[in-house]
Amino acid sequence: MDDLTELLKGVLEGCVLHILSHGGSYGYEIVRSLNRAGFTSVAEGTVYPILLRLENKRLVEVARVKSESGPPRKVYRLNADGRAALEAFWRRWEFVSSRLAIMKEEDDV
Amino acid sequence: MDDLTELLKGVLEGCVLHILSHGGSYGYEIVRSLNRAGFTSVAEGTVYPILLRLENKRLVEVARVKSESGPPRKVYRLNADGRAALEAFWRRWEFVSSRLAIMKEEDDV
DNA sequence: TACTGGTACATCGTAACACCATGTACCAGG
DNA sequence: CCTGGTACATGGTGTTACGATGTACCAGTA
Repeated sequence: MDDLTELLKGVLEGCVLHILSHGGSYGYEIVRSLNRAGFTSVAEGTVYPILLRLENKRLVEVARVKSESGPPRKVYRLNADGRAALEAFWRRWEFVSSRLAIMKEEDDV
Repeated sequence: MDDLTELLKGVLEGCVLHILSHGGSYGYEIVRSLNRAGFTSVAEGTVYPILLRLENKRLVEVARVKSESGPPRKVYRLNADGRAALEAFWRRWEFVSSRLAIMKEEDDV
């Protein structure tokens, strides 16, 4: 697929919030989740800064958890503010998405 | 509406391509078009740089046209590369949009 | 004449974001 | 011992939207 970089601005943070809303997860695993979700070229260097941002904005709780294989994990979990941020994200996304859908239909019809 | 800045990254350029695909238009009018399309807070300081970018990428043809009221307009028109860029944009958008739709459905159901 | 307001374009600086490259470190298996 | 998978962190780069600001054209009007 083409370069999605610009279209993913703001979207990936929402996706991470979404993934975390299903229960705790950690950076390395989130990368895999995003890859499975279709964003195949999203890598660690993209996800870790997002997680740090969420932490600084106090949208997540963090816990260090020992791993069976490898270094300890930083397991993130949404708090109330995080859930609110996720809802706000979906609202914004829905807004933009619907406007573009209208634009696109204009021609397709 | 909330701040859509990040979500509009990459999107506005696509919208401008879309608007231009309906025939020639110029900066000041494009701002109005975007506002009518729901992007109410998009202003000139956002649109003019986009138009300059399209011009530099050779996706548009430019013509100076006298205005009945005010300074002359720079009327932009898509060329073949521009139409290809628009199609590529819709492909990328469709891709991202569909992935997020899948994510969102997961919970709503 | 002067002054206002709508039209129209241009640009500088800022902040935010995705991304790449790179580095560190833990651990198991061969 | 050493490779490869796991796991986190960061500095630098490029791209983008956006606010503020400036310039300029023109019509109406007081």
